[in-house]
Amino acid sequence: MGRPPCCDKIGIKKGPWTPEEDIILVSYIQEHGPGNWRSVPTNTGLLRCSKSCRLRWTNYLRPGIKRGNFTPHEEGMIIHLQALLGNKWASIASYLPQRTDNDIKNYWNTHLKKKLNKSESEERIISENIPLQPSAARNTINHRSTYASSTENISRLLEGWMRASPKSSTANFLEQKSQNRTNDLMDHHNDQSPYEQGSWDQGFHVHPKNSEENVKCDHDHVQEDGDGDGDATPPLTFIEKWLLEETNTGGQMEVMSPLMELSNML
DNA sequence: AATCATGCCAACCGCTATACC
DNA sequence: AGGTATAGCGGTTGGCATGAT
Repeated sequence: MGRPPCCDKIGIKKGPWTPEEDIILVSYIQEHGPGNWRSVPTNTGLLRCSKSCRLRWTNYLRPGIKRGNFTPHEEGMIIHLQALLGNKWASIASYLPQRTDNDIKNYWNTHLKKKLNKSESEERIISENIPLQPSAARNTINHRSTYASSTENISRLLEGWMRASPKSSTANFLEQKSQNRTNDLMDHHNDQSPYEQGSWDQGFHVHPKNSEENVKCDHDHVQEDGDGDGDATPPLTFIEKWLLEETNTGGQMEVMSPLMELSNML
């Protein structure tokens, strides 16, 4: 029968959000909390559909989001997790709580995929007699592009704006609300992932909740990339090998012990 | 200086899963 | 139990910025 559109197309504004719209949305969410998106356009007067409001919040306005400037550490995690999970951006994002799935997806599509392609072609060359130069391979990973970081987390900007505003009571209210929401969100996220707040660095253990389905799903996925017919060849890509090599050099020790653990599970 | 090509990212679209009545 | 609405996810696109010619 087909799902009807999330909202009437007539009178619905599309395209980039304005700061004014952001402020309205943030203020509303700080007061009422995220959720019940259907009521957001009605209650705020925003000429946006509920879906657009939700996306704007989750991908841009939500507190605690880090934008741009992916670290080599994060790149390594994304690369490896993508190899393991496939294009499960939401799942990957759950391991990088400060990043949104959209951000990770964009970064993958615009940067990492190219690097991987380049690396794989290098691997092909390498496999044809050229000895591996780890430093050269590493450069393809660590020389991150100048991913524009100009778009700071607008909620922080808004907080700053509110703080600077003469309406101090409102600013304080919103600020406090924001903090509460941040804490709520973090608490909520802790329910979903143990890798919150730097816990990745403290060790990697497959999340009990996700491990089974993820590993199962991942296994299926990896098999697509690998031979998938029970051959003993491990489905390690060049990047994974590189990451594993890093373990021996101590460069990515904290990351790689869990990564090896995951790899072994496959 | 103007034009074209490319890269990047925010936002949208369409689908599936889940919740609710 | 079945239908409908909503939330969530991944793929795709539009438009701006920047670089190359």
